[in-house]
Amino acid sequence: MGHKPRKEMIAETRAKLVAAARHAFGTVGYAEASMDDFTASAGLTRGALYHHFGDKKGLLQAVIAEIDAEMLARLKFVSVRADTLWQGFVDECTAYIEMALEPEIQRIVLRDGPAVLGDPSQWPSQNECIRSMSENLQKLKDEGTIVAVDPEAAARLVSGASLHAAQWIANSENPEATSKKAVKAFNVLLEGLLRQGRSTGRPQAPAEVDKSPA
Amino acid sequence: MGHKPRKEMIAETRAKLVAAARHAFGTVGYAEASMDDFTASAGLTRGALYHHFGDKKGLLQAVIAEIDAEMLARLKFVSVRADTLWQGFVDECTAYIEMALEPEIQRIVLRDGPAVLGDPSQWPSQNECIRSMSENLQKLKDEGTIVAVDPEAAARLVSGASLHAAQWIANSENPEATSKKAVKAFNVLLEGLLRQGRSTGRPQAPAEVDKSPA
DNA sequence: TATTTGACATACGCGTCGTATGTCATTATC
DNA sequence: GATAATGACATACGACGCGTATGTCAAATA
Repeated sequence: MGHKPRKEMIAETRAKLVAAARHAFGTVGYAEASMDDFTASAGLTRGALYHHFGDKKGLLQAVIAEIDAEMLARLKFVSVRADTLWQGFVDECTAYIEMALEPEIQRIVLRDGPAVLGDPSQWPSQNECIRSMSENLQKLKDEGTIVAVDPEAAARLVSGASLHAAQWIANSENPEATSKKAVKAFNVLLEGLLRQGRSTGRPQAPAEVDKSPA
Repeated sequence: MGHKPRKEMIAETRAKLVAAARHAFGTVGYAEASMDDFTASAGLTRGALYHHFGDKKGLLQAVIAEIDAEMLARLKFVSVRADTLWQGFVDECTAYIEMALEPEIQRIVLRDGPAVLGDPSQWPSQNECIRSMSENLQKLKDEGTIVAVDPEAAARLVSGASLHAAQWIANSENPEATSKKAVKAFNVLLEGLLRQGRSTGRPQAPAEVDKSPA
């Protein structure tokens, strides 16, 4: 009978651990998640965890890396499919906000992650998202669409505003209305980047965004 | 001999606990701070802590409330002393960034706080800062200086951008240069709020900010 | 087949948290 | 002014969770 090859078994074990931890971290939070509990829920023990990831923080890193990879893929997807560079950038920002609305991302990436692993701007994966956004801004600058400004600085400010907006929306008692207000204000700020003063059609509603990882 | 009155002794005990916890949280972080250790450093035991604050989270709340009160006072100080409303708003944003550069604020308020107590936009004290900023934006709107936009939404976006900019600056290998880039990009975004298109003097460097709590 | 590697499980010690209980000074009651 | 009641703490106890050290057994290697 076909016992799976070695490498696959190992990868499967790692994946099971990451999945179990991701679920635990996303629901009860990092601090409250018992390693004995969620390793058992994966049919394993802490021994496997320490063997593969070193310690609890190592597992959190792996979980965040996985989530970040999904986020990056989703961001690239929306920015590429837009008609213009500027629209792609705006859509990317909106996708950023939408993702930050998801409880799992809020809890693991936005709250527990920074507390346990330190400032997110130092994470390799988070930098991937920022770099993607920076590249788009660089192109927009070359194109002459936006004013002369450091792309990375603008990307970080914009992502910061997006993330806070998302947390505000997610925790408001009326997310619908709050979201409308936030998006409108967001567009106003983004117009500060545009070169030709303000455009006539203010609202400029961004496109819808899908929730699938790939 | 004058044994201090009862109320004062109690207030003193609470203050000592908050001070000791603030120091521990600010240096080693909330999770790593041993209650036995830092209560002992205040000449007390955990018994006093549980009596006054219920649990470790309660003490963190008290610490954050204290820091937040100081932040609010500093923000009001800079916004009031400016010549114009707009300049006061810009100064306030800059003060926000400067405060977020301080390691104690970064660790306790920006990282551990959200992880332990949940989303900061729900904290009463944090809302005080936002509300202060919102009021200024409301006045600017009435004045006709800025475009028609929800003041609270704009305040939250701007504070979010400020906080992320601060973390980026604080963790960069060259804070000086990074700060310059961030402030410049920040002003560009803020000009999106201004009504009369962009002003001639782009840089518009904000005033210095003091570091004293009161 | 003998040996080594490595993927995991088990066992142990230590620190930390929360609670339950105890003690003593202050305040209220008569 | 003696006694009871409150409250501000300290002490003692139990439980849990983490990290490490050690053990086991299958698979790769020779």
